[in-house]
Amino acid sequence: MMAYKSTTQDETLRKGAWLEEEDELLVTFVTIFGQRRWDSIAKASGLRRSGKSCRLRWLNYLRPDLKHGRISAEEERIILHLHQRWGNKWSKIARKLPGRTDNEVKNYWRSHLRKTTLAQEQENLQKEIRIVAPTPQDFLTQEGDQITKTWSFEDDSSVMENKLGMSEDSTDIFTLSDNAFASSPYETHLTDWISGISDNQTVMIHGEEGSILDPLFCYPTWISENETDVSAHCFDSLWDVDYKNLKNEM
DNA sequence: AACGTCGTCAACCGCCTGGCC
DNA sequence: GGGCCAGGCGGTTGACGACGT
Repeated sequence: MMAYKSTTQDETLRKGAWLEEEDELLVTFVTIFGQRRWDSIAKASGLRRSGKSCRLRWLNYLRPDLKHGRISAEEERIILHLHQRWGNKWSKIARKLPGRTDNEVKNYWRSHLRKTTLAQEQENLQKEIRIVAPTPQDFLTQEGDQITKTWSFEDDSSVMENKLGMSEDSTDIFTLSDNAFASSPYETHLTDWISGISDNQTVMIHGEEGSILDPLFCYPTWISENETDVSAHCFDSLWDVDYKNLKNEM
């Protein structure tokens, strides 16, 4: 039995593991009152439990639509995928897994998947792919109707070297508005381009070599899980920008 | 057998949010 | 607008069993 410390004001409240009789009583009163007003249920039932405790017991253990048993491989795959996408939004993830609770998902991830995820992140870091987006200068100098879509792959050492020169503060990453191109088509398209990248990828803006602090001439870079993601994202908006209009504005 | 360590998971804690008055 | 309350949420704790030494 767990022995949590009790405070003077709730000394009369029971804590720790639930007894079978308590479960039965709670089920009876939730059936009568419905799944709300947990403080009322706690009082009316005579359970020496807080409303919060009753709610938690019901949601995590007693409600009839719960799936008991091990997380399946498919569920694990979903948890991994959604955690990569949403982070520690356990209740949001749990809503995608019928019969599973946020507590269950959280515990499972911490017990089974955290190590896997950390190892994967390490691996991904080594597989970082650098994508070079067009700069405003490109729009001024290119000829023809469309700018060629190109990207370059750099070896890990040069990427890491570049990363060392950038700010660790992620709030700086998308600050493009304090310069002459504020609200320019370039900035708009760059913003669109960035927002088009899926949630599970991390985007960083690298300053051009030798002018790291100048956000005008920058390289959006994302960390991708694998190279196949490159073909799936991002190449529709920025490269198709109408650079002639931009040229006129500038 | 005894002990230590580790993993699992139920339950609690504290903070936040939204609704109501 | 502000206070209060219920409920939601993510982080943390601690009991307990499994396993290793």
